[in-house]
Amino acid sequence: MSELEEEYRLEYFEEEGFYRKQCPVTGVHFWTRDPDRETCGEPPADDYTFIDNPGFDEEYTLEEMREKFLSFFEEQGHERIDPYPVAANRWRDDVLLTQASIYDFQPLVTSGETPPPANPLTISQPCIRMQDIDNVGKTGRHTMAFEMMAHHAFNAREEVGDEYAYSGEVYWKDDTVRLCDEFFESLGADISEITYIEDPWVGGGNAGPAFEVLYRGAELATLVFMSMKQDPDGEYHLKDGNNYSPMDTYIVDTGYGLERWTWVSQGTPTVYEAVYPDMIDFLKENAGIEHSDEEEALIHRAAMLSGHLDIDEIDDLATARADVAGELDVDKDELTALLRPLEDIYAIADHCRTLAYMFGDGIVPSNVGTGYLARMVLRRTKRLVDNLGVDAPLDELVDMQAERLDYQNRDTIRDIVRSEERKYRKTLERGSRRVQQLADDYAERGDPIPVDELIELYDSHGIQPDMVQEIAEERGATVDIPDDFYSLVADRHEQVDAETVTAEQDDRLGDLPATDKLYYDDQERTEFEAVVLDVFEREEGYDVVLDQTMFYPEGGGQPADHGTLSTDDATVEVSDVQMEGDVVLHRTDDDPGKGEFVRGQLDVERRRRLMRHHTATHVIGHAIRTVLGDHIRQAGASKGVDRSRLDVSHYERITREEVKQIERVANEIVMRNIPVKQEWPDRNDAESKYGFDLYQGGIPPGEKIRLIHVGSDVQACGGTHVKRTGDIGAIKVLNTEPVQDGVERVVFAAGDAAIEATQRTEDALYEAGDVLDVNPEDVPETAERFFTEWKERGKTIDRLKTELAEVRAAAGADEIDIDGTPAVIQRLDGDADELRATANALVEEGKVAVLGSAAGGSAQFVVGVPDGVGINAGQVVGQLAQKVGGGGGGPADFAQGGGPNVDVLDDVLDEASDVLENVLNA
RNA sequence: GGGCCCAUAGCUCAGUGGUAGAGUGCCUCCUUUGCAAGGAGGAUGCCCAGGGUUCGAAUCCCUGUGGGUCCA
Repeated sequence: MSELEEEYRLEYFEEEGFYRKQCPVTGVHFWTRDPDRETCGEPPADDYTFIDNPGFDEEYTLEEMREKFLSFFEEQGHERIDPYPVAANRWRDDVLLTQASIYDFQPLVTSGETPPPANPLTISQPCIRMQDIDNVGKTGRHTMAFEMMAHHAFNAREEVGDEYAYSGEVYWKDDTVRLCDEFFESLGADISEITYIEDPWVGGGNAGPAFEVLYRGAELATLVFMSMKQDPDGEYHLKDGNNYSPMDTYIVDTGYGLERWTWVSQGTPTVYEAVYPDMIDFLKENAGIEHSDEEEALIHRAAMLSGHLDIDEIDDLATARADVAGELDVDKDELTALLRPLEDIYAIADHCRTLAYMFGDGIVPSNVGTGYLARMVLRRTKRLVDNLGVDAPLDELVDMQAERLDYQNRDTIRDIVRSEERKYRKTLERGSRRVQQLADDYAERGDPIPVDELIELYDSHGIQPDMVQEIAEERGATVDIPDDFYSLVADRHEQVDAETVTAEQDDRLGDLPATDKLYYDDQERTEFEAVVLDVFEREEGYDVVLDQTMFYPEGGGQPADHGTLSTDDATVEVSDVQMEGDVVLHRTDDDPGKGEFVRGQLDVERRRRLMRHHTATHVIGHAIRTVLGDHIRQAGASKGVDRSRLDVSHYERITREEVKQIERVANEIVMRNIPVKQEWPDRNDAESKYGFDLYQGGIPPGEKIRLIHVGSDVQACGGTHVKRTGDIGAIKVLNTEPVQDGVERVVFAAGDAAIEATQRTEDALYEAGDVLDVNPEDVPETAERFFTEWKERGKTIDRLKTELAEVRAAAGADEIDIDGTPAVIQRLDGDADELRATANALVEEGKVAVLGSAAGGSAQFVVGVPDGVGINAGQVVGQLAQKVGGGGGGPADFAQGGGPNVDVLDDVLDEASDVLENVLNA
């Protein structure tokens, strides 16, 4: 079967007298100590046999089991490592959430680029797997949030020497399996019941042999031996259809599900009861759920069969549920009615833990990234809580988990939950009003609500189709939700991805040595000497490579330095500086000459401004955190000469009062004139000392990283900084704006730029004061008075126009007689309002009104006709307007129009009586 | 990061290029004093901002601002 078969023949199995067998139900190969065993141990081959029949000596709580595991592996020579955040994007930029313990060490450690924090090590890593969301609560074993207990060993082949950050073999397959057996034994398990299923592992471009470890029907561990990488010419063809070849590094990657182990030790019907006993009791009581002994027994029997349920593997939960009911000999509706509320309770408990992890780790709800995932989980949880009829506020439920997980920012977590709940409630209110109107509409016409409307409601307004159905039914409208609703939504989003820009790489660059970066040695220096190693001619200008440089290349949100390079004969301007690999390219307007000796001179003023802004960015980030809370993270930054901007994660708009507070805190740091220090510590040391908040501005590569200290604020940063905070001069927030949901942009200026910005604002105020002829401080009050007065005058003018119109109408202009109806044809150079008012006044008197105006540079007509007169005002206007080169129209009793030819207005009005005659009774 | 939707009276929203509306709330008066009472009258507005198209824009187009929502 598997080409990896040889990989599974371990000496350890040999020594221990294991048998290799093939399961008649699932077809997989597995190893067991039990000569009589036939099946592999995994559902559907075997049911859960640990329920009400715990598999270990004692029952363990989650905390006890975690400690048991970690201390066991500590005793076996592993170093215990603190868990990483669940927001994996805090140390790597290729994934959003931590889904396994190995994520902590990808990609830099697994590739051998940086050493692991310890080797071998053990850890219990909180993880979130969103893909399990539909299974949660229903299968009895799936949780979205879980802790993966693990031990890892990082090995490198002896023959590759010290090419990698670790070398030699710590241990490999035999010891890994032995450790697993011994851990089982330490808990008092019957190791003859354990089966090791051969299950090659593939993921993320790597692969290797692996065992699934089964005990009494439960998969308790996965032992992965990561040893291959994807390679088209590789000798191993694996289940994902790709070829793989061996790597120089090989890594023991184990995963022991803490929740599963706890569950098996307790033998409760579901994993949830073992993990969340308090919360489940609370929810049951709150929702008023009680079971008779008989019902309780049924729940336990159903639980043993629930290993067969997995939304991913069975298409239809209802059918699977019916099968279970059949086997238990009960009515399936009865069973569903009994289990459904429990499933909701389980899901709520799990989701609340997920939310506690997310918000505890500083994720802020948003329309993008991890924030969006958090929002989805929160809304789903809210719906479950409401459906179940639990009246406890969601922030309290999440807080129960946050407290258990020992998060320090519980107030912020509750704040975020409340704020997000408020937003969701508003969305629902808006949504249901919308649906009600729509439903009334379609109910009246007797049509069903079309699918298009459903998609629109969901996609643009966030209203779930089942909510539409619910409201529609109340209103007597019908809805048909297609089975493939969500794929219809997906179709709507389908589009071609933006083409990826392929960067051109100049081959000659690869041969050049890394440029020596002088800008870190002395950030105050602005002159240096260097040798021109090479010059590349570009479409516009030249790229000059030096052996060393003071010029800072664009990076980390800091723009490039400008300046000059001079030989004895000539000076070239440097207008841009970029980093290609390790080589710094200076974009110049002329060729300084390869091999020349040059003097570099920075544009000092520009560099100083950039340095002030860069240090100010750290200071203001710290100030924002101080004012708004620890959840504040940098979501992007850009430094400039005149202004800089810092994007931070935050769940509400920043108020004016908060901005002032931020300015005060930031400038206090400036005034305290704190020294700004840099250091280059080892990456692991830095991480363990300061945590992942170091990586506010992105994740740098390499074994050593550069840290910038500004007082208590520490960040990994490659930019140039002033020596002391006092050198910043001043920090002024210019503006805050939402850049996306959950991310606020703070625009600010530092040093002279801050002064200039303040002066600009003051100038605007002074000018406004000049215009209003008042002191600057009186501008707001005066502006308000003027605005109010202006509005009142508008109303007065309207009233006067109406009065004027009545007077004009009563003044009795020349009237003609059209078929017994008096008509007034008059030129009156007013605006459209005046013409309308006058026409209305004439119509009130029973007269036909034809008014023309040349005001505003164009000819305009208004025609009014009293009730019961056989003249179509629209036609009259149409004909008149045509004569002035325009058009017009309106209802039969009142129309307006016009055209550009003002010159002929009088002539056209002269012809108006003829037009009226023509149109009469037409 | 991308898509879509929205912005009109204090609030909720109608308004398909031709005189800015409804419900609710508000003010005044009347009738009643049984809980979201009834009747009459009145005031509501830079129709988000700026440009464009047009004789004419709340309405169509572009840009911006603010809000919402879905997806990766």
